[in-house]
Amino acid sequence: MSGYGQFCPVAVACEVFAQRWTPLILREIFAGSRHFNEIHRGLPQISRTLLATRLRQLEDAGVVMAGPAVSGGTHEYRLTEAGEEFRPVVEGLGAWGQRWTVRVDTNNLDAGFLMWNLQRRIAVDELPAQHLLVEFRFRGLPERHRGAHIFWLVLSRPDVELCLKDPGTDVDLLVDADLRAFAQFWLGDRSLNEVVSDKSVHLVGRGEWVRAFPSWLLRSHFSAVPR
Amino acid sequence: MSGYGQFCPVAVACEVFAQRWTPLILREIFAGSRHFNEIHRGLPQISRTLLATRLRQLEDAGVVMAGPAVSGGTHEYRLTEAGEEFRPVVEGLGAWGQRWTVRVDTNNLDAGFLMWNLQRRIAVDELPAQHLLVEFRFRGLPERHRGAHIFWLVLSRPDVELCLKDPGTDVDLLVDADLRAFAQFWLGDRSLNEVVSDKSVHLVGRGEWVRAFPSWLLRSHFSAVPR
DNA sequence: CAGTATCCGATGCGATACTG
DNA sequence: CAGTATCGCATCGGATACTG
Repeated sequence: MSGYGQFCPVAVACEVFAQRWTPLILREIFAGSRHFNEIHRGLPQISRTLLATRLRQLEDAGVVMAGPAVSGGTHEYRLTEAGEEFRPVVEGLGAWGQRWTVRVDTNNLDAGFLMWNLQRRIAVDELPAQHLLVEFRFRGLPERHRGAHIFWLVLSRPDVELCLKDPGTDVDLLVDADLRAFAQFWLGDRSLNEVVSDKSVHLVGRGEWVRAFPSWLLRSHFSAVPR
Repeated sequence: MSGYGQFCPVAVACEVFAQRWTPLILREIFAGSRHFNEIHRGLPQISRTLLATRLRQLEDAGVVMAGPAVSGGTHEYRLTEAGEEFRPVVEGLGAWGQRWTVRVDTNNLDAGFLMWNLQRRIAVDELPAQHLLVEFRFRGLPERHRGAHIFWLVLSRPDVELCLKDPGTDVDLLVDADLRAFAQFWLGDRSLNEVVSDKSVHLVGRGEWVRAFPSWLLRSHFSAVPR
């Protein structure tokens, strides 16, 4: 039923790749996720049952390998050589989405998802030498996404940690932002100047931390794709 | 239900592209099909209902445009600029399939499908100056695919026509072939010498027509992708 | 030729509960 | 933490018949 009955190379590739959720699972692995729960964090709306099924299918197709980590005992997923060669396809899909779609609407605004991705896009080399605690407060969340709206980022070179609970220590930089505007900034659709000027985003803290912010926050992988 | 609830560019692109049959419909249009029945010939296993639905969805997403032909009155589908930019993604999928899968098995051996694609891959410039009638006879068809097994290709520069009924005139070249072996040759998995040597394929006709055959038959679009 | 309307059945998928 | 087993339903998609 999931087959196409054609020997065309596009058809056989689609039988592996073009299943529901599969391209996004690969996106997560390309982005650096290795463990089941890590992959699941990037795909909160997939059921664990279906995620397990898809990972098994990818394993059977020779796209990922599952097993104990090379160093250390935990179970992990790795890409095979064949899986690695899906990267240009996923990149191509992302580039297309960046160029041709309106990406932020009220159906997909999710602060937790944004922060999970953001935490993976920190330029560690650009961070200040000392420990930094950044608090993110989001306003304007749609009712349907009843997730958290306050997050803390603990930046301690070279470590980055995302917290959902107040770490308790002093906040060095507060990012107080309208969620939609911040997502548009994240995706490259609006500049930081723009969203700060119209007061959608407030950066509160010592001047040097405010100035450093756009240096270490890399934004979305696709933010540089031209429209 | 078909959405992913994420503003990630990969996710929004997948909502358009990664539906069942959609990449193959785009492949057909990229390959040159313009009319509904033409697209359907390249996808014999999709129902007309579903093909119409998918084309409508692609139209709504701004990927194809439907309307009367620019020159002439018939209805036709054309790619928009956005649709054209899916081409590298489809190419990438085809290249992956060519490199990493076994493509010919008994579940997808379909002589009619092969001939429909073959007829689009003729190097018209390489054809002999005069009219040529080529007959293809396939052996070893799996029982489940009860399609035709004899086809005629009418080559009359610059026109190429595929016939399912005997045109009646004299055959200049007979291609008598095991279907599986010929499909493997078509896909670039085996050379013509190889399949002729082991008698899977017989070319019968005047020497000059036999020698010209591999010049004007271009094989699959992906046949040159390295394994 | 180029589709649409309607019906119905298979299966994809989520929810819940459970295990090593 | 990293999944699996089971159940039930929603929806996706095929078959058939019909239209401009």
